Amino acid sequence: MSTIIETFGGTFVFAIIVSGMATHILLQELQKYSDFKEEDFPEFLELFKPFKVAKGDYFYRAGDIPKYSPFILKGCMRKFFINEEGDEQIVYFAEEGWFAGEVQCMRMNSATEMYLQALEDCEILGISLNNAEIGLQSFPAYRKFLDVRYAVDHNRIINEATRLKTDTPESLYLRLIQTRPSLILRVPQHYIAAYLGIRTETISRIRRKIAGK
Amino acid sequence: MSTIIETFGGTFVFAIIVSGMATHILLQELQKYSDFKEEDFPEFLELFKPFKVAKGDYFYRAGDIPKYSPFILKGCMRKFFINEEGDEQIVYFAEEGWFAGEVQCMRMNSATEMYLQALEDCEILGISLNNAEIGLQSFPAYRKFLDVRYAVDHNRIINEATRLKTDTPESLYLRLIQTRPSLILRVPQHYIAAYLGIRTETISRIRRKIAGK
DNA sequence: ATGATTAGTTGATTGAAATCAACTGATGAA
DNA sequence: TTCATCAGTTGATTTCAATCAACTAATCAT
Repeated sequence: MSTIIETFGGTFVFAIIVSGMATHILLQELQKYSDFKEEDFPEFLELFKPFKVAKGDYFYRAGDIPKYSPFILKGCMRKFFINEEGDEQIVYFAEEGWFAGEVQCMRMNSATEMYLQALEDCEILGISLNNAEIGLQSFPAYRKFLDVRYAVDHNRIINEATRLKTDTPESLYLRLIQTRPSLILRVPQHYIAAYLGIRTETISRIRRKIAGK
Repeated sequence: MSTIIETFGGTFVFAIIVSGMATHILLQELQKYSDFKEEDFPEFLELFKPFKVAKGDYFYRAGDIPKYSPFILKGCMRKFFINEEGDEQIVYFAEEGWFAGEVQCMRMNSATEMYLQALEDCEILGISLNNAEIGLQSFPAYRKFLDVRYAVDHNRIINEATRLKTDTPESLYLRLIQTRPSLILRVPQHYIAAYLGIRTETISRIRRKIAGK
């Protein structure tokens, strides 16, 4: 089923609707790093299975062997694990347009240590390892996309990691406001703090300081 | 040119020697994540160009557009960048069996912000983006290898990053002794400190404390 | 071999964020 | 609506690693 989703400057943009989901976000993401053709998209989309995850629920939990790699169409999720001391370590927040899969575990058929929890009601497209392989065979642009995406992610993670380990709480928080302002609005402060590796009290004080300028 | 490199339990192990280099390390690495066939290796190896980098010298520097992705056969290198404040941020140490390429930059034909410096005299196999593409076409096992490798690396980086941001200096150092004892022996202390995001004085004190047990 | 530079140790002091604690405000369930 | 739980603020105190400083040990260049 095909529907007009948006119009840009008089050009009609078509996209596929899976049970009411805005799948064009996936196409946009593919086209960011490849020349994926819009006409191939409907067929490509059939490789995915739609999911809805209610606020607070999990897409996978530690101990699971994830069967699907999720792409987030709507909502915001947090990926975290529980360390030796028993506290939650937030690895990242995944918003619209993010993949949040445990690819290594899927490949190795091993249990993940991660939890993927919806912080809002979420809409997700999940792809199995098998369908991903089919997609890589059938759509060269998807292969291209993944290759570039891996490299980009690799760089992004290394950059973020270096900052998290060396920057002060204040510059970490200010930076997050700059780079991902939506997170500040939609994610509870104590999760932001856990992600930055600082205390929620510290964020309170930074906020007061900023406001008093 | 083919030569006996080592013998294990009476089985002869053959490998290709490029101007005296122990290329079997690359084959071992490939076979860790794929079923790369030993008989395909000589042909595969032709995609690589051998390099030697003397202690203190660089394989690439910030501003370069790297032409080759290095695989380290011998030696130890540090990858770092210089941040806004002007100090060196060590991203990782690459020993034998590591790749240390700037793949995103090669793909995008953009300048890297990284330095890759030899901490010892190093022997390297470099592969160009072009030859990597050829390799991916010609050797399915190489494709498999890279896919798995990406996933494994992704997990490793995220794990390390989370620890670097939350663990205490002492547990970071003790952990490094456990996970990469060779680094402690071959890498100067102040580089270890920079990598862990702590001070060399702090490591001194941790060492004293450990010794006094 | 020798002096010079760099690496690492040890002690004293400081400081920034964690911790502890008490509170207010928001959210949610019955 | 009301109570209970959870989220966030503010202040007082503590703590651990950074900083500063002075030294010893190791490495390097000539």
